[in-house]
Amino acid sequence: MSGEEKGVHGRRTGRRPGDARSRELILDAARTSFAATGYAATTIRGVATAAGVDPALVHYFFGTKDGLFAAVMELPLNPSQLVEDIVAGDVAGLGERLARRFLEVWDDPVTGPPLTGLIRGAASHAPSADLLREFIGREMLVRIAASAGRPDAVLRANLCAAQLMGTALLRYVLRVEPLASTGAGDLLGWLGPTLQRYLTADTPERPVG
Amino acid sequence: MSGEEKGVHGRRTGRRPGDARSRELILDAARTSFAATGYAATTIRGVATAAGVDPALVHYFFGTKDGLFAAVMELPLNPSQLVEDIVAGDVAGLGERLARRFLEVWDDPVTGPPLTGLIRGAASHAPSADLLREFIGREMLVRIAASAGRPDAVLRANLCAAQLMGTALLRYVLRVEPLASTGAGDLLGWLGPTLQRYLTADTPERPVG
DNA sequence: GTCTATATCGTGATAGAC
DNA sequence: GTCTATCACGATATAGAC
Repeated sequence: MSGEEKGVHGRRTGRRPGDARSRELILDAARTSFAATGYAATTIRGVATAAGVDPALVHYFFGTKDGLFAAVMELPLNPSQLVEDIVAGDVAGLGERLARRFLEVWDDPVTGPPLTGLIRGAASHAPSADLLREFIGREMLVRIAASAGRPDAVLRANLCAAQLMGTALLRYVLRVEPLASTGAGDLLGWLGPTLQRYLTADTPERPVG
Repeated sequence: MSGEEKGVHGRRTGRRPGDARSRELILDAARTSFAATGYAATTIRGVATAAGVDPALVHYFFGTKDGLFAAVMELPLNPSQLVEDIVAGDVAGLGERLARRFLEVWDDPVTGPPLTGLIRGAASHAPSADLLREFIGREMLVRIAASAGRPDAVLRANLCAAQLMGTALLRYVLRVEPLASTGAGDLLGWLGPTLQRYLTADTPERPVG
């Protein structure tokens, strides 16, 4: 306000001036909007209004709409750590640990919404689809499936992903009842064995037909 | 061209004038576009161009973009008939019959694409979401689950739907490999037992945690 | 039944004052 | 760091000629 403050303590001392609270307000609003309505239906003007700031500010901070999306999708979770936790332990409990971690992350109010936005966006926004594919593939499930040491590990990982993404779609995006309201503990009993079977069972016979 | 022809054979004779081939061309193009890029990214101009007609014609036939979408989603399949086919037969084969019909319908080049469009649209287009919820719920899976005669039939149906919608998302929308290229026969061996367990197994114990 | 022309709107993005 | 003003674009939709 009253001129430059730098230099009082010598160079590079004191906190940098930028990033007032507005940046976080914008990110929060964007997170909510992307999660609630997807990429296409989210407008910069709408985000700005929800955040109580001017639309131009959004561009100032994030450049483009894609930049804003990318910033929101900087997921506050560490896939490698997750994989380590799931893989650690006996193979017999692999499916249940996977299901448990999955539900924890999606039920969490901070890590869940960006993921919901990711699924919504994957339908019509190519970068989202790529991100989700990557998330499904390389980073997570393939490594888990590989740790079980069975053949067809990638297909097994895909099947797990299908069960989990489908659960996410119905439970968190479409909010289909009763699945959306069923407790994570009850769901575990259903999902755990399914994942366990995909990960460790013998490759099934091909049914007639 | 040369004035009115009615009255030659008395009233109400001869075929009605409307519905030239353009209508079908538009529907085909719209089906493709909705399936490929989703609702938001599909433009009336794009559909008109792909169909080789004028954009105004689209409005003439279908009124609004939503009207066009609704027309495309008049699914060329009969849910009641499907349910009957699946339910008929021994309960032990219920899961496999469900998986087989599902893959048949989605792999079919005429019934598959509209369904792909439906999933894409459900992410950000409320009417699509409603339609999909209805399709998942009332019309199909709940009736199938009920036929197995176990408690929690609706939750069981939701779990089946999660597995199937997730499979559709990865296989037909995101085209994740190797799931997208795996033959229906091989998939049956994996999906059938999962659905069978959801439909007929005892309600599982709730795992600790 | 088909197309041309256009009205109206909302979007993402930028330039520049303060 | 924030806001005003505006641009260029593409969308849906409509009126009306042929």
